[in-house]
Amino acid sequence: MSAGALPGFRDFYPETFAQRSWLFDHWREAARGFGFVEYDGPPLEPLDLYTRKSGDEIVGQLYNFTDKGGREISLRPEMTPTVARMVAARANALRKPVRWFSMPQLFRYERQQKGRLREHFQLNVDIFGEADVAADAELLAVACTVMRRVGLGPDDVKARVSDRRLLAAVLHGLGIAEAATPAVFAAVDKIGRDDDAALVKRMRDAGVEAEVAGRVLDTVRASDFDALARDFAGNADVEAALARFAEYRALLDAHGVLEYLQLDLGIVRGLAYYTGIVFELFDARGEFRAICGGGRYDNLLKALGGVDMPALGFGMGDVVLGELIVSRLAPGETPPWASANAPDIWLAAPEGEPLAGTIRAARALRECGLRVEYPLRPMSSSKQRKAAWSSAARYLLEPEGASADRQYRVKAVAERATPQGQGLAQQFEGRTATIEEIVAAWRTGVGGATDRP
RNA sequence: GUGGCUGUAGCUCAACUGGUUAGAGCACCGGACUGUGGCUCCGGGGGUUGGGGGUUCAAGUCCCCUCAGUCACCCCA
Repeated sequence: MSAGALPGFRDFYPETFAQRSWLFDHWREAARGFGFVEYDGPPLEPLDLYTRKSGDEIVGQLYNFTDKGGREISLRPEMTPTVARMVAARANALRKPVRWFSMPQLFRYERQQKGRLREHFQLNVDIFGEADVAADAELLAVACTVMRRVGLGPDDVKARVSDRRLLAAVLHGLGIAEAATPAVFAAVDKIGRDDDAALVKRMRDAGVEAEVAGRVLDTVRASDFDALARDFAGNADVEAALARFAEYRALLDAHGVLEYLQLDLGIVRGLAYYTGIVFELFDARGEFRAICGGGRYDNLLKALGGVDMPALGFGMGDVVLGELIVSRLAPGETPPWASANAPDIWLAAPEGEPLAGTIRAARALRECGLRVEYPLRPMSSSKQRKAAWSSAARYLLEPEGASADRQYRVKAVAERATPQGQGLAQQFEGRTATIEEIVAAWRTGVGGATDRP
């Protein structure tokens, strides 16, 4: 216990690493499919990169310290300031719109709880330099495509989407003063966490009448697109926001991800810097924290780097998503990454012979891309068979005949014996083969190379 | 930073009201057997009962502190 990792940090044993690696592959391929390109920045940044954006109170959440040169620094808690700096530095030279993604490991200093550690990996996808709503749709489409790729459909995950401009227009339409808007936003953000009395009090303290506060709660809870259009007919700001949202929906339909969408004016996202459409992805049963959150933050680059460029992006953490994926596996179902670490071939070594011949055979197999394991010390054939089974290799090759004319019997290891996976074993069923024959058969695709994750 | 709950082998758990040398299954390692098969049988390594202190003739068990895990609050990138 005492020799474990630091609190909130994880050891990735090979089984766990396989899951992480599987998830990363899907993240990367989903983002690339939309033409996004990968970047990275330093895991350590000057402390003031974060205090400038979020104020000094953020330091309580940061994994910060003083380095040996006396610099105040922090492990990065988020990627946005870093990418904003990088984009701002080359703002004029970059082809627009900038579509970048990254998979940084992020850190924060706080007590861990369900779905939150002190360290996690996060897919960050951002678009810079595009104000059109098509960029908003593209962004959410990437997030939903990741969901689809990892096996989570619209019945498993919902994208709760709002638009801060729509909410602001609605609040204005309800007669709420400009000065009270931030407090009402804060109250709306707390819906579902605080009870109604506390929410109403929060708004009344900002000068909102109790009756209006009640209407705010009703309107947000309903989050009914058609009702908004009806109730606020003639309100130019609301109509403009609704029109934009209608186009957003049409584009998401074209992306094939409309089923994930759920209008929810209660999605505010605490950060002050969001300016437009914002969204969070949740599991449909409401068992977990948000899987993903993001939106449009058109003013942030100007505030941080002085470059005025519209921007939007999201972050998707590996912890909650991983927990959700595991929880959705059927009892006894093997996860998709289960066989990622298994060798293709367990190559049995003949008893009483030097290992060199086996190594040469293994080399021939490896040169065509196979993962090959064999015993590093003399072992009985029954022992080797057991080892092959427990390695979960796809095939077991057992030597027969004299070393001068070495033949192998090809056996499929049962658990992984998919119809494709048995190809080699079927090919050589009832007879033995030389390594050359096996290599040749593999090269023609008989072995089932496609089922490797 | 605050509060609740929980800490026994790698994992899941047992051990009467405080009483002998803290046990079992799985996993791991070794051996036997089977020689188209993951079986079965035998054996083995593994624990400062999270750590420290206290009460007691005697503590895994009771008390205090601490550390860790977990859940919630705060906060959310």
